[in-house]
Amino acid sequence: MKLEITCTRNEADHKQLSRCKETLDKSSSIFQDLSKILALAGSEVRLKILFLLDMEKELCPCDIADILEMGVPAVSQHIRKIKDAGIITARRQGQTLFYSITGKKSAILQNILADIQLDKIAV
Amino acid sequence: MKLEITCTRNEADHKQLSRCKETLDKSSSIFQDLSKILALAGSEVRLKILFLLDMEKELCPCDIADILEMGVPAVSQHIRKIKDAGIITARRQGQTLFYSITGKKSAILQNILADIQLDKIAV
DNA sequence: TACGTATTTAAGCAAATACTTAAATAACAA
DNA sequence: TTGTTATTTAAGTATTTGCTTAAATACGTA
Repeated sequence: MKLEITCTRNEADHKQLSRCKETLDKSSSIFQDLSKILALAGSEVRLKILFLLDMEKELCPCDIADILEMGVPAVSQHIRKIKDAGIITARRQGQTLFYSITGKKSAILQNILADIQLDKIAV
Repeated sequence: MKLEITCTRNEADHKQLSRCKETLDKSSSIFQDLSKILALAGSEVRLKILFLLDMEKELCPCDIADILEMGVPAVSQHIRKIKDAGIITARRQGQTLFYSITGKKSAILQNILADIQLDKIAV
């Protein structure tokens, strides 16, 4: 862990800077993991997919493509990213795959989805 | 508002699909606004900047560049995006600009920052 | 078997992103 | 004025993203 302080500003509080560096260093995996989830939900299309799955319990890619008025492969590729993050799982029924949010939602995802509900009521 | 249902699946619940479309349509600005904030915080660098400003109350670009071990222009460009979203403001003291999070944090941003604190304690 | 449907995967491309270096702006001091 | 520091902005570039079309895979049925 390197903590060289290079800020050229005279008034810089070098103790403060070292302390910040250390704090980030200790929690580096938190920032990686959290930013990954936020980036995932930071796409309007994926945010809508997550919202839809939360609201409707389960949907197939074809349904989602229909609702969002976009191509099935595009939807499938978004679903893949969400699935790779472990946020959703699939249940097969014949040729159709039904996706749903996995049992234990992360706290941050719960907050995001709750936030949408609150806003919807407010409007 | 166009609500044509095109899903070719036989078992598709067309009423469900129309209802979903309408719900999204009514809240379209919520998804736009929220995904914009999430995308902003979905960058590891910007998430760290937000965390640092929340923790330290105010910091200058030079400090942040130092803590994150990256170039000042790169930091400045991230700060600009956060500032353009109205999340932070600047206070000038001589040649130095001190940035801080604006008074009223959005609910979602509060949740994100609180989430980091919780994880830090858990670790 | 062959065919149709649901979905994924692959390949290609345009747009967005995040950095770098260099130049411009702003404030201050000699 | 000139010079120094803090910051932003501009320009260039490499990487990533998100779509499209076409091909591949999986399942069911005739």
